[in-house]
Amino acid sequence: MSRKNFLFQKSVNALLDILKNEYVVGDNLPSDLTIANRLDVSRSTARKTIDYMIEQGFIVKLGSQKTLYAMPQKSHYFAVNKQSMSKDKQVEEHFLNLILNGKIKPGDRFSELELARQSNCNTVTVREFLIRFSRFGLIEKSPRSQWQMKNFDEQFVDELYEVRHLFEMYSLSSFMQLEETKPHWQQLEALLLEHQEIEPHMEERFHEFPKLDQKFHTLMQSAQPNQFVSQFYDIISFVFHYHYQWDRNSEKDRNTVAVHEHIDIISKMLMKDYRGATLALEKHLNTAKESLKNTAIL
Amino acid sequence: MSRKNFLFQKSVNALLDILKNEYVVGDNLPSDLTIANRLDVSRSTARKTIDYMIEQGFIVKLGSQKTLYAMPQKSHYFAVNKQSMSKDKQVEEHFLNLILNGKIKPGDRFSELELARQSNCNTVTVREFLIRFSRFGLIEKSPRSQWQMKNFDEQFVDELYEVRHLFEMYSLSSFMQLEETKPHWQQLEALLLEHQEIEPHMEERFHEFPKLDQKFHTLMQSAQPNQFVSQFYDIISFVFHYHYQWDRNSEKDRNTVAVHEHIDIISKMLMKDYRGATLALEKHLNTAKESLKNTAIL
DNA sequence: CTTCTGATTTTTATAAGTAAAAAACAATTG
DNA sequence: CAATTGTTTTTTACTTATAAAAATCAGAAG
Repeated sequence: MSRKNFLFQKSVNALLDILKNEYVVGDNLPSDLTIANRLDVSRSTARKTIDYMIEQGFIVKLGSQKTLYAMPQKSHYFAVNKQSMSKDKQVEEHFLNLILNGKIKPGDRFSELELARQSNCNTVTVREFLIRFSRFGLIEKSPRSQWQMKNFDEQFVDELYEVRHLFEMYSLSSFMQLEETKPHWQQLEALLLEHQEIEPHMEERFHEFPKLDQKFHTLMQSAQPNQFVSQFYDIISFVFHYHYQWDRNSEKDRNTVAVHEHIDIISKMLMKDYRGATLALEKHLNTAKESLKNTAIL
Repeated sequence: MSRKNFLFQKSVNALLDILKNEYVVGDNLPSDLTIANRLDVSRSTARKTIDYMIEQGFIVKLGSQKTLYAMPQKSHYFAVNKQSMSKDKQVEEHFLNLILNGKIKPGDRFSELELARQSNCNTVTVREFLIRFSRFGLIEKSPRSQWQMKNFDEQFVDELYEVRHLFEMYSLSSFMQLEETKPHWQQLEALLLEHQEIEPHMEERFHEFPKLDQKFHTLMQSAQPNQFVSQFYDIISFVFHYHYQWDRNSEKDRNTVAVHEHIDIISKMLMKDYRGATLALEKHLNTAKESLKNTAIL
């Protein structure tokens, strides 16, 4: 953003919105700091946007008193296009696209320079993104050599699921210990209904499942929030999302089975059948693991 | 390294070593590729070192045949000093030093630029290091603002220990299921001896404990290796190391207690007393957690 | 003396450029 | 023709430079 002052432009647009919605011509405007906080930028940037407004004639200044002089129109907004993303986001989008579309497959090597060229930015930005992304454990590099997509092998899946198993079981246990009065139980009940609602219509609505899945696991974790567990879930989610791109065909079947399994787990939980819920969860995790393994390019 | 051709220099030194130890004057040398592989560098670099040797007169070339012409002496080696570290390592050393010496405390903000100046390198290198380091969850930054050392609060410790507890208990369970014939049991026995050996002399030998601790946890994990678990242990180790710098006084006491607890756990494990070992481990983890909390700057 | 403003300094995000190293290519030799 | 060499191209690791944004500072105004 720094070379192209997008933050400034966004601020201008945001300020125009605020002026339009909350002030009328003749009103005095609040202090720089107030505006800066409102726009969620530094005072320097807020100041620059105000100066710009003055230049454009929307605001006049008498001493240090800022007054709204004219109402801005649509045409005064800066156009916000795709390029307004930070370079970082641009790289991210490009890279995820590549791997989600199978352009980069497990075992493949790729260079920073090439990515930089493709995503129209410089190597530093690319490299910084890749370093950040490497926390997912899907790519790695050794000094002076290119990055490599790690092999997505059986062992990787096993280890991933080992930890997932531990965490999910722990979440379940924490959840089951919640007092009856906690709102979690109502949320769980509501979630059951949502599942039951789409269950008979999976033929058409199977693509709604991922959202439910997300909800379910978030709810489970909410019983005992833990930043390390959440972090790990980011990895799981990504690996799933990443991996199933190659196997769109079986998606409907997979989701249908999963909905049933979720219903099973949640029902048992609501009946306070800890043992039953554990077994159902165990089964669910195994299904997921096996299906991942079957899809995997091993 | 790139500006100062350290890899080249290291290669020269390595090749000199090889020549001295494995060849005599008059010997023909193997192919570029063979040498490159041996030096663990690309052929280009290997080639450059060979060319340098020719320039220096140690090697002569007839057509494409390389022959050792003179034996190198000590004085021909490149001096390898501290600056031979990659910039990256230099930043790492500097930064860890800062936080381990309490120069940067929880909650503190710090700038990339300052670190760059202090560690005598540029902001890009610093930033890349910080991004990599941020996986430990101890620092964070939001766009356009400085980095911040996260608060090391009770919740952080609790969450850390929650996961640690899960992992350790799982490791224990995996270990206990190992067949009697596995070498792990002998290693465990040996480890018990090591503990018992220093136990009566903790007054002087308390500083030997961290190594034992490391060994113990590595051994436990070896029963069921898992990259995610190992990764998490890196965090734990670092947090410990980091944190206890501020409380050197109680180190002896802490370690003395810990040695006893380890002995307790290992003994129970060797007796195949799973229940007893679990309880002992539970106690050990609690001690550690409490001691961390007491030290913590909350 | 707190809040605000205007001016100044620092820092971040990004670009452009480059020596060193790696990789790819093409010619050659055994 | 497989392995090796000499040559060329590409990439990485790093430096320097700078517009944009943030942070700081010193007065001014309430």
